[in-house]
Amino acid sequence: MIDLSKLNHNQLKAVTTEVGPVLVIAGAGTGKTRVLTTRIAYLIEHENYDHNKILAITFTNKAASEMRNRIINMLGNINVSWIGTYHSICLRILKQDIDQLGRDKNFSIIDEQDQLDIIHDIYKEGEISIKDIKPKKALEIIENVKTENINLFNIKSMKELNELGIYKYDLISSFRYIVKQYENKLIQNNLLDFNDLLIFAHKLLKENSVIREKWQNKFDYILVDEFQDTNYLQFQLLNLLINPNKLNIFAVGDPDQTIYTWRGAYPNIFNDYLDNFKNTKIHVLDLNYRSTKNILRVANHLIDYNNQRIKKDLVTNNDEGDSVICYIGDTSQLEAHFITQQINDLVKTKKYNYNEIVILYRAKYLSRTIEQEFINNNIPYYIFGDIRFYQRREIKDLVSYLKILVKPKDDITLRRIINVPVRGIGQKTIDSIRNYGLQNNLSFYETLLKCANNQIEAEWNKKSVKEFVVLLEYLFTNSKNLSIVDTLRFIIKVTKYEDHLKSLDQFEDRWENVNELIVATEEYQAKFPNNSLVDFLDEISLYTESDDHKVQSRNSVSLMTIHFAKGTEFKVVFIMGMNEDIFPSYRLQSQNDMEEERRIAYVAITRSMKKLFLTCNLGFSPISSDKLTPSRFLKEIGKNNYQEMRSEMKTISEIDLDWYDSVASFNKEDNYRENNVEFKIGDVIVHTVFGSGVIIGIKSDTLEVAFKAPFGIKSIIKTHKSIKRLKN
DNA sequence: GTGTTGAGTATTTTT
DNA sequence: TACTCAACAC
Repeated sequence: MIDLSKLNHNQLKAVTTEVGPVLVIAGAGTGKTRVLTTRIAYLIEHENYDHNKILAITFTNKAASEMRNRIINMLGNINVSWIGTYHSICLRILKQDIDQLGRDKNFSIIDEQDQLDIIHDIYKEGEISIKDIKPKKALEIIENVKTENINLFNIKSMKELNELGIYKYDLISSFRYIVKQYENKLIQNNLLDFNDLLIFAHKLLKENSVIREKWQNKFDYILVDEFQDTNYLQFQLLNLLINPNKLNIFAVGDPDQTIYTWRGAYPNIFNDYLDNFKNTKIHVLDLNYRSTKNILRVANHLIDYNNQRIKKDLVTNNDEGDSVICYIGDTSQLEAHFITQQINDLVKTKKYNYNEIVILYRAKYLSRTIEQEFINNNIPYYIFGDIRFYQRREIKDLVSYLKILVKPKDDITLRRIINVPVRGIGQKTIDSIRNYGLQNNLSFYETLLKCANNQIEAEWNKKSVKEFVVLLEYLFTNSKNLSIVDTLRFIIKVTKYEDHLKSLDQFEDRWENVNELIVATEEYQAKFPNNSLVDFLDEISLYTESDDHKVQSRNSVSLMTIHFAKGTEFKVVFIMGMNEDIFPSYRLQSQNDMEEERRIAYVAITRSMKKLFLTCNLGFSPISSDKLTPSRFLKEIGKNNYQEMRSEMKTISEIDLDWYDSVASFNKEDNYRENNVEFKIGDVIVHTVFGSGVIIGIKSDTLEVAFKAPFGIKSIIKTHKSIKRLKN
């Protein structure tokens, strides 16, 4: 039985709304997920909808499983199976129907690492230098071209190139080659990248009316979570999935929390929705249950600076709560030190536990200073999204072996493990095998088989290669009747994988991860006893988040990017690095970008339930050698809305106490001396990458400089443009 | 030819 | 820190 009495007036109206298109504008902490899940339960219990005909789309896998569990809690043993991310929904559709597009159903999905491996191959074959185009850049262009459906051969103007992210005209032919080859390789190996899942599903539903109608009839009701982060392609998909005779769609979102425009989301999608679905019923939720009045005041003040926005303030019946604290440290170390001290206080006075505290930052690299300080002070912490579980080397290795059992012709995967553990097959041999395959139109695996059968006379065809083939054959024949988890254990045993890990660093951590994989596999099999190894591999190929259920019981402070924190809440929130050029980022190109930064800050602030700390420092920028200034967001929030604290230390960086007004007038160059003056030992210099450091040695044309951890002592050419010296 | 090591270089956000 | 690449030992 569902309990509707816990809902407030607006929530109840949204949950019990009529059929047809609905849009719920729900601010942070207003019970968005509760409304969505209760709506699903309501449809099933009160409106007699079939739970197998309800489709709910979430932004993360975590949100999907949370939603599923909540519904099970409300309704008992009813599993709404069509809850998932756009990607997982598309995967399920394609696994059924991709053959309609002339593709094999036995495709597999590649992650970013695989994509980069493929790009490296293309570089080798096309003799493209990594120095001209960095693989990450190539990948960025590939993604842009694919999602925007752009043909690089049609591009003529420099402006169009710039919009894509290409700034040198001479490189266009290289990019054309890379993009074309990339697509070829995916088709040859029957691979789909994350974008392809959406692109192919869209193509399928758009072009094939029989299939489209099949899926439209499959779903009686569609619900969308985090609607503000939907991109154009995803919106088109929704339009194709929705049954045009019913138009039963229920979208929940908050335009102020659009923080994924770089992945194609656009704030104007709310208008598109209203245009597309006439007579949409709009519900607004603005009563916040999460935060104190003080915290909401900060959030409301900040977001009000965005011009392109429908004004809406969050209100709450909660207490005023503690003051929001803004700390300004003279150096990044002092900033980190302040955070540790506060955490120690909060925990020692037993007000809060470590796991109720989160440190949020704009960019991943900012976690390092904090991490160091936490280690020094024995504060338990966990960095989320650090390296995702399934991207870890040991996990990828073992999963690759599993993949090979299912699909030996997957060249990329096979090459990943051919020398793991090390078995004397180096890059030269691998290249030779590959080239032979390319010339003779054989897959990597087929070439290996020829080697083993002595059908290839070549220097590189030697004992170690043959032994690998024997190992593979042994795995194939003896794993046929094993369960998934036993197959995994078998692989670990046969490859002596534990010994291999012992030869690497961090053996304990890695071995623990392997065991975690075994547990995850066992759990999967217990949950879905009829599913095959292929099903398991498909599932985990989309599950990129780190496994967090254990972490919560670990009682440690959480560290994560703000993007990662979306949808979570913590009693105590520290937002660090509130500095110009860090947050907002120095990379911004337009006013729209600035508004997005403000929304990111808004998301960060509204994660907090009880206590909020905003911290910044006046040290040196990790990006340029400039001095940092506090973020404009602090000014926009307004001094009256928080209590300001400063570090006591007097430094050369002492600036006006009224630092707001000094932000613009502060002349950075004043602090530097010309570089052609002679250096002496003890001078402080600033390096664009390593930050500040002290000269500890001077040679004829180089300096020995001691930089802060983790950089340590470096030799720098005296005249190098990346260094500046401080005035004495 | 293979594997290790040290130097050099570079840092937004993620399904 | 994390990643690549060139130089060296085997």
